[in-house]
Amino acid sequence: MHILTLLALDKDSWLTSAHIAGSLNVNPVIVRKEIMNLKSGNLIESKEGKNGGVRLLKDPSEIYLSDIFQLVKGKHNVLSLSKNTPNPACPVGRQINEKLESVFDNIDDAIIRELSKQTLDAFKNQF
Amino acid sequence: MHILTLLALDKDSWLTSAHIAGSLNVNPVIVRKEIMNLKSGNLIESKEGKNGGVRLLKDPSEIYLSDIFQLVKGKHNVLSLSKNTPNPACPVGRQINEKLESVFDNIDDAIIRELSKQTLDAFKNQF
DNA sequence: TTATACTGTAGTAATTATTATTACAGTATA
DNA sequence: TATACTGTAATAATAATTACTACAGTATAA
Repeated sequence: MHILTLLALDKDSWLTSAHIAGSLNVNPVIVRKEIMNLKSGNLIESKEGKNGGVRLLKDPSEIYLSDIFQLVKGKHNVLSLSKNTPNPACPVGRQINEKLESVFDNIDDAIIRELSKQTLDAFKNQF
Repeated sequence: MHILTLLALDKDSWLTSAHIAGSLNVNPVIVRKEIMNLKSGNLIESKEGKNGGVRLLKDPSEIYLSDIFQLVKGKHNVLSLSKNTPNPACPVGRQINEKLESVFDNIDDAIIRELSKQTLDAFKNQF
């Protein structure tokens, strides 16, 4: 969100990972990694070489926060357990993960519904 | 959820932390710590000493998944950044946290609305 | 009244996940 | 051809989570 906000506020410039990293106060390599992710979702484009950098591929008014959420959350649900290996000899332990996944799917859907109400343009206009 | 499901399925027994830990496949101390949390929300009660353990304080049909969510998530929003210290010299960096918190508040509210549709009783009946 | 089987809790170790750092090949620009 | 970028890998440092050990306190039952 922070990266995309900077890009939305400076829509026609190629921002460098160093510049963005300065605002986030993190290492530029971390920014470049997230940039690869945002590129994979066709939200931004990047240019190598001197005077290169990153910029938005779409108008901020066409980017919904739900789009960003779905891209950034990856394949795992927001509430999914990073590691959960319950006892398969227990009827509950054997099935708890799939039952919870179902609840977690519902949660992610609810989040997407909520975030589809707001665009990146509306968000960036707060600054 | 796993702990409460076990308690809901065995509503009149005092389950021990060792028994619960066996189903979760985690250390009993971890279970006891979470039990302290569930007690603080008045969802369960515990009994010390021999033949002690834990049991539900309410009927599963009166416990909504949203109640559990609000208790377990603690004071932080689900999507809150554990550590985020952006550059205060940047107009975006200076305000991004508060603006994101507002979005995260909306997300948590959406989750609560979703989870208030289901009770622990309905969840436990899947097993 | 005493052995037993629990909870509650502190302290520390181990593990896992995240972020930072260093390095450098590749590329576009001036 | 020097420069300033991206893209990416490898490794180190840090932070967060979970496990483990230990034991004081407490209720039960023989």
